Amino acid sequence: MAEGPTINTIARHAGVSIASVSRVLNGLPTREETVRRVLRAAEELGYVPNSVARSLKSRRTNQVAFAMADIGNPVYLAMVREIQPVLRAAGYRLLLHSTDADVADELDVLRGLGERYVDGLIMIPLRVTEGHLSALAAARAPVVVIGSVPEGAGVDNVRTDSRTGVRLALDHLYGLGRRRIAFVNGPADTVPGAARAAAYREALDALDLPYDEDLVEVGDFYRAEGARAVRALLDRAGDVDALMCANDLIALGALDVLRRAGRRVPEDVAVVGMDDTDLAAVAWPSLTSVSLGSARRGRAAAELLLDRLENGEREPRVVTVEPRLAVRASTVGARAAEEYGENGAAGEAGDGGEGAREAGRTAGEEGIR
Amino acid sequence: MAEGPTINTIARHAGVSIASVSRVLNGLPTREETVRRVLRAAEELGYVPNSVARSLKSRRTNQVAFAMADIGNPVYLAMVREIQPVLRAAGYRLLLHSTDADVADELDVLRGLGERYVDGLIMIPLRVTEGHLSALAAARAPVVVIGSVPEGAGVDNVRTDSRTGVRLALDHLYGLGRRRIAFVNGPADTVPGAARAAAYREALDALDLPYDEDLVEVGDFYRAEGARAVRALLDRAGDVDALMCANDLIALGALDVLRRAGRRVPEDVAVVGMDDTDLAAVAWPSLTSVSLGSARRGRAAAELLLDRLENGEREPRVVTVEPRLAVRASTVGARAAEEYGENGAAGEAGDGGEGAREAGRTAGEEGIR
DNA sequence: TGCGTTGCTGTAAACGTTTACGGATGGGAT
DNA sequence: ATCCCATCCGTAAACGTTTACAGCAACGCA
Repeated sequence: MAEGPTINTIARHAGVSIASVSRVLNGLPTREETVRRVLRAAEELGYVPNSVARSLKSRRTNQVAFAMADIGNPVYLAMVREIQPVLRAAGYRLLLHSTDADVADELDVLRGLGERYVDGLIMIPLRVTEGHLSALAAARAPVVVIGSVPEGAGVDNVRTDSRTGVRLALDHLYGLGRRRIAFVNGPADTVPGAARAAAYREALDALDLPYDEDLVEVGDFYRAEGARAVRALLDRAGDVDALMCANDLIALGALDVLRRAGRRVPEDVAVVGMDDTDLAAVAWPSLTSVSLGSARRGRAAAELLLDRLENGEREPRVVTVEPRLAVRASTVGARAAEEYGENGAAGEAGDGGEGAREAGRTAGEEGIR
Repeated sequence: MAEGPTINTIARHAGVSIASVSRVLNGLPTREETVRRVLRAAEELGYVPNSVARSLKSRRTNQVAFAMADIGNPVYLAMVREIQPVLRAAGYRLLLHSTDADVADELDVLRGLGERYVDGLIMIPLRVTEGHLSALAAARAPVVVIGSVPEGAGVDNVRTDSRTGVRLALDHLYGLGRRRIAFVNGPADTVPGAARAAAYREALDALDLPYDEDLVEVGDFYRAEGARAVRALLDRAGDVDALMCANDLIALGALDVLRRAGRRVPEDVAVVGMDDTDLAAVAWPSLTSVSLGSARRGRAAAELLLDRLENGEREPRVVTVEPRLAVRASTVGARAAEEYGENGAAGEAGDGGEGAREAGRTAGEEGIR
């Protein structure tokens, strides 16, 4: 792995100074003859500029980091999928941090900004602690947070409105005649957990349905936990006729348990998930799910960050992405689901719904490998 | 965003030279008193070392890139999931390149190594052209290729054995009494496409089954394409009793089409996918799939790269990952699938199977938000 | 007293760029 | 012939580190 040529090598080779080489390579006005000699030397030597040196001088790395809990989660994945091309088009490389939802890790990432290995950061914390707020305030590079953050935090913020999201789902279930609507949540001390719990109560209120503790079970955002929670629910309240699940994984667990228990979905129990991930369309019956616009949130975050990178002193901005309900078989049955078309399980190239189309891509391009 | 303190600021603040500061911060032997003053100043000023400057001097970036066609593909995702923690544990950051399976893009990434923004690269090309081989030979940093590459390429290589993989699937189907086993492939000019096509012929041979052109359909590796291909197949050869699909997405498309056509899976038609992605366990009926060990391949690649980074002049090494068959309901029916347990649709935290467990993680940790 | 050690520190060069500044050259105007 | 200006280019400094080297002080020993 021979040491590559530098601007110096080229200068010697072309018989000019390094300043001239740099000028030519950066397209600054230079005498024709010099340009030719430099380009020829560069070509011959296979010169490639060293981005580290360039970064040191220019104070820009052309890299942006995305930090989330776990890249394995389809929600974050949908975001990465949108973020990547946006950044790439603007000339940025994307760096990935999986924090395992570990608060200390998240803070490390924020502090790490001081190392200047990226120009900016998109982060999606599961919990927002005091530590987060002060680290955000002290951050040495622009940060965009996905997930609600207090007004005063001074960072660009992309939110979703889980209140409305849960509301959409419950209205839908109510409209289908369901009255015993249970709720399976993830940990209450996470941002989404807390928001969704509150949203559930409010939505019940709005529908004049009573809040029944027996109908609420708290577990974790995983499939196995979802299954466990649903088993507990069925034991306790056998008469539930609908399940509102705080994310799609929980809902998938629910489908398994219901199947085993011999309850038909949706005839006996309707199931709604949340996040509208790829999995929702693949499940059987296909899963009605509240889309919180992961793709749109990802794109918005990337765009906010790019804007901020070009215009450092703007006021922090808050973008809110409206939820939508993707109606599928788990609430209206397979037959009817077909008619909703758009969201149906069949025919679409495995994408999660809105994001891809909004981005102006075709289903074909969106398809996976 | 005030300019952060540098080693110079600290030196002035502590009344010592920058060399001393550097020594203290790097733990080189220094007088007690100096150490204290430097650390104190660093603390007070909130000093964070600039990684760009450090990289320039040390010629190491502590970054590694992973280049694949599309991060949205669950196969690559499974790899990222394994690669990330391995690299992270060794102190490397992970950079992601989505190349959209574009040959020019892939070559750009290889040439980009000359910019030295990463110490190494893990790449998984969909096609391997002459251009790839020469770019690999000229690469300015260590590269590990996932996917077969000719012996002479001079790079570390992680392979799978799709021959055996397809063989496992066909043996399984044959064992279940299936004799009209169709094959739905992706583009023949891709590395996996070509390999799987050849493997199908061989496996038929080994089973003494005739090769029937009518039973082969070529489309693309997407779900919609899979659906289209299967419709064509059914029109042409209504008597198929098994479908070997070249990846899980195709298989999902197949499940949809079969359901619509009123063919029961697996009673009328058994379906096998390939790659054993997360989706296989979620589908209904859950999908029997050939695991090509994406997770294991990812980990192996990361380990090869790390090894090479520490030991640059080693001979290139080839690691081959053995395929396995994950038997689920789409071939043996839901009842029997339960008994295979391990691979069943229920209970596991949405992971793709082997990878997570091999890595010594628990299902809980693995789970998706 | 002088010299060699030892232990610590500071100076300066280096990594590979970009860029401010000034010097050289040549042409046109006076 | 002189002066001015424009054009092009080279020198050198700077970005923030690491590190080779040399200097210095204190000390032990002859």
